[in-house]
Amino acid sequence: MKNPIADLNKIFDSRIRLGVMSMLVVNDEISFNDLKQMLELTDGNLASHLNTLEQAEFIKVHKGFIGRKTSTTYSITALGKQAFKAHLDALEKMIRKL
Amino acid sequence: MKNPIADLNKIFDSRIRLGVMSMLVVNDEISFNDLKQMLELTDGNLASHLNTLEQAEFIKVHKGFIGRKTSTTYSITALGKQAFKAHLDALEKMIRKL
DNA sequence: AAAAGTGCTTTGTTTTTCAAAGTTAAATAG
DNA sequence: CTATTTAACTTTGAAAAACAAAGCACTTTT
Repeated sequence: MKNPIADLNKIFDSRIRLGVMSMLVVNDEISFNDLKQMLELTDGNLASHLNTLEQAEFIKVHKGFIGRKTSTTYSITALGKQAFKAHLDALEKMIRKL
Repeated sequence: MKNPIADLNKIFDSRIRLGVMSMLVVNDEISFNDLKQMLELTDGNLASHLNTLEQAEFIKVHKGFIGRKTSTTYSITALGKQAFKAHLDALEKMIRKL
């Protein structure tokens, strides 16, 4: 037997970062505000988790406009998709025994 | 759309507690030592996570003997099984979109 | 001009994690 | 029979992470 948790990615230990990634996997782009409302977070809390994901290069920011109003959106990167998938595979392997 | 992380159990945010539960789901009883070696943890760290799971009544302790040597083993409770399953269902629901 | 919204950053508190060392009791080695 | 080792903890303390609240720059709406 081998350590069942060794292949889990530490970045995805956080429910919030898991939630962000799971949303970005199915939506090409999501705004800061939508993430905030969906996950029911304060600005600061969300911003810092997004920062962590950005540092890891798992997500990308796009600063743009909707009309003339600023709008920041986020999208998943190829690396992020890969890391997220690897994490889910590790999770699945861990619990497949069920 | 609703908050995708609302149904995740906070207790299982920890990779270690996840690992313990996943091991106890497939093994009726596991010793402290086996858990420690499998998950590569220090005594104190493992003990405190086991404590958290015990407080939640997700696992049960059995103090017994192997010959005349003490041996502490842990097993999952019905409540623990249920909570773990609910967590996995929530996880699956969250990522099934993939 | 005032109020409100967007997307942050900063600050400080609370919570969580974890390692290290100490502890008790039994087992084994010398 | 004394010394060391092992099992399973508890306690202590430090480091890291999570989080809320407030502040801020800029813009839009009223």
